[in-house]
Amino acid sequence: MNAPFFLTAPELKQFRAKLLDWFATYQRDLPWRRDRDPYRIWISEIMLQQTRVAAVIPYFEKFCARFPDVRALAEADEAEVLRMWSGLGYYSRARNLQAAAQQIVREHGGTFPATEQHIRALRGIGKYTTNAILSIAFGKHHAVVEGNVARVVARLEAVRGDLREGSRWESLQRTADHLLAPDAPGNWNQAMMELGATICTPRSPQCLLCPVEKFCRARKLGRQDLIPEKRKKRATVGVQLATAVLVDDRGRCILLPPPKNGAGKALADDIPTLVSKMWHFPTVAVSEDPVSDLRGYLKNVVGATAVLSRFVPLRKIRHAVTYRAISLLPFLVKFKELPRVRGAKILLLKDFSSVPVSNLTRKVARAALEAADHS
DNA sequence: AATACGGGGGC
DNA sequence: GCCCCAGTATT
Repeated sequence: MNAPFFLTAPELKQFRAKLLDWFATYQRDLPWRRDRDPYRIWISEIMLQQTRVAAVIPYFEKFCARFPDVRALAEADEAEVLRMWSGLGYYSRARNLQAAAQQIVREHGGTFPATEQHIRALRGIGKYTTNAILSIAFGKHHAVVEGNVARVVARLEAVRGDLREGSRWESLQRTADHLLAPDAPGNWNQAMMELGATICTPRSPQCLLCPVEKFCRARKLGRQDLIPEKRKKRATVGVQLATAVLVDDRGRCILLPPPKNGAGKALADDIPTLVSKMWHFPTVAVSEDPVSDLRGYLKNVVGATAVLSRFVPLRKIRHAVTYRAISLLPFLVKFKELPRVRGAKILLLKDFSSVPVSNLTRKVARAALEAADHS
């Protein structure tokens, strides 16, 4: 079943000691390493999914200050949770986080569960996060495999091919299971990830600084820059959008509510995904003439009054949503009095801190503000 | 097995 | 510009 392991028993022992020593000396001081509170470990692990440490730190601090424990998170308004997440991306993480908090209150009396079965059953928690929490917060023997560990192990064993393809990932998991230092599972997992994040990086790995260089097959073969092989990625698709910032002379504007999936998708079809199901400016896909497309859309949503107004073009906004490269043309549409729109919110252009919005909406608001400042 | 989901930092 | 990051849920 298992391929023969690439380290002898004494080598494995030395490998573990070297990496744990290195971690003890060089680990970064990160806010979620201050204690073993499973709640805080959990929050950090969710935030860190596909997101760099540097981006997470300020969000983690704010989020934990606002929601210090499971119960606080479970009882909060969803909009408030999303607001704290606004700008971090992958917003389903925030929705799932709160759903899981409510699950923990309902099924575990508010105490974070400590078994694999119960943790894995929580919304938004997969195999990686389960093992991370079990090892880091509870000291249990579960090895994690994510981007860093996969790369480190792949180089150690000189694994060929796309790491996420076929059964390769499971094979890496088996090796990670075998490497796991039984005396310190939490530190071990973090050490493996830390090594991948700081030394054994995707490009230009710093092998000369690596504590376990002598165990690395890729290094022996001089192939550390060729492993892992590049992931196949979906081709990027360009999307042209036009958006209207409806403002009055007091600097207030109109924001539309998060689009619902499924029902009532008569309007611009994939706007929901492009605005991340968050509050957003009236936006439409552009076919030929941005202004007439936008006018047509506003006539439906806002009413005839908008159509008569002047559309002042703002600077073009570029934004990426997974594989889509969005090019968005924003227009300022001024009103003496803002039209009434069902379900819409009216708020100050300069203050978006009270609503959950994506960074695309932030960019548009900034452009509108710049234009307003110049007039 | 393939796809969708944000956003930014590093080169 | 391109790569990819402390992944998960859905189809």
